[in-house]
Amino acid sequence: MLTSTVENYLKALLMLSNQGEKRVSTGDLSKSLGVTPGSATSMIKTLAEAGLANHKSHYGVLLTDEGRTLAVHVVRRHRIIELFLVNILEMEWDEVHAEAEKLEHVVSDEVIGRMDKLLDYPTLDPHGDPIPTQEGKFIERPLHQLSQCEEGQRVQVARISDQNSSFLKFAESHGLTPGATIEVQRRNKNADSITLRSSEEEITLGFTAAKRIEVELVT
Amino acid sequence: MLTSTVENYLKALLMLSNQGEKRVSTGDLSKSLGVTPGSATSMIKTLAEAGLANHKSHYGVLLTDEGRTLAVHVVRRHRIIELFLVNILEMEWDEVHAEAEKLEHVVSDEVIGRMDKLLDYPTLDPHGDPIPTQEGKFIERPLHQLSQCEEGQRVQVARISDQNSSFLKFAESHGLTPGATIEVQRRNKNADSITLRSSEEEITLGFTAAKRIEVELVT
DNA sequence: CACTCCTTTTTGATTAATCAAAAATTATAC
DNA sequence: GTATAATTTTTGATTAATCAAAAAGGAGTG
Repeated sequence: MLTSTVENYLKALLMLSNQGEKRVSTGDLSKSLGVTPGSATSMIKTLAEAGLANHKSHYGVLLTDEGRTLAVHVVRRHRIIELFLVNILEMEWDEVHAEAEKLEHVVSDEVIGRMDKLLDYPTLDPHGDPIPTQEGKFIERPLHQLSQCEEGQRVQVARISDQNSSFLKFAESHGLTPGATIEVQRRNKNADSITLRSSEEEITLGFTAAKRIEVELVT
Repeated sequence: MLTSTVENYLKALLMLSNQGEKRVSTGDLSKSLGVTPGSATSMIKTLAEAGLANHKSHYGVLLTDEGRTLAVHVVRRHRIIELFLVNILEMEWDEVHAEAEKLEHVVSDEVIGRMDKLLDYPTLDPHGDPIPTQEGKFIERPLHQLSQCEEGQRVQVARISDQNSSFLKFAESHGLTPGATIEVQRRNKNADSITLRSSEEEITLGFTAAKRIEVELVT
């Protein structure tokens, strides 16, 4: 069986490589996991020896098919757990990420299967991230970053790509949760800001924040 | 934060000492955890240094109040998780012990609190073991071992004190689950066996098995 | 009291994961 | 195209948990 640490490295590699296509540098990997570069190098070696990643010295790492499959299943467990915590245990959406981060390494397939059933085979987690299928397929939607939207455009919030608890609390407090419909009021490239109107409120975000909110266009 | 290993040693000490009263030998501890005596000795040292247990060389270990409190909370987490897995996720009662054994070390108090609420503040787990209160109190019932019951006695199954999956499966298949009412048909000390009648069935158990079934007397 | 037996402790090694700091390698700049 | 900067790898140490095997300690018997 894989250790939690190995699973975390696999998950980080999957994320950093855009679903396992692009080579990942030791530096990016170590930063994303909060370890020193030396630690990352030695784990990369371990993963390569276990056949979970390919590595050419100084030229980055890439998951093998086997490594990728394992990583996708960790992500699947993580997202099902997040949705379970929100929908069944009624936890706040800003606290479930940290909890799922621990649970994803110990929960059995049996339990994941039962949660999946109880949740009626969901495809999205509470933040709008896709839940990979049991066969390991990601169903990605064609989304746009809110920061790129034009003035006057009506859009529907689809995904918040930032798990930071305080950002999530902020977004929720202004109605920026998946499913919410908003209109782009003003967009000022020089001011680096975008102004939105939701059902009851008007709010202005900087592009950096608006980039983390992904939307679907409403015709 | 405590490691899973430390929590497992604390839990084992609590169990082996009858709620933290009786000194526990290194040998018993190591057997109960499936480690060598040397491993137990070194962990005992660690626990003593952390103020979680008292230890006099060659004379056994005993939890301190702090160690006992921590151990009771691990047991509380374990039993709430077991009941949750059975009642909410509809798992079989013989598979939840192993699952809870892993989850008990990573689930937050927040999640335990929500499970507790969803289960409506239960006092017993699926095997009839008491769930300690949040304040760390065990509410033990005065139970009898089925092996000790007299002929003709009507009793109600209250607790199965064996987590072995195959024993639990066996017990369930003969209706020996908490709440079931049975009558002691015959008791033969020389044959080391006891014969029971449940609503529909008659079954004979050896004393060793019957000892693991705890009952309440029905007047 | 001495001798054996059983239990406990100690010792020395191993594994997984980490870090700090040195060494090696690649990339960039002029 | 060499010097400097940045990144990556290596080296050596540390921590938690374990084991096997040797050493030490206590108990019971005669």
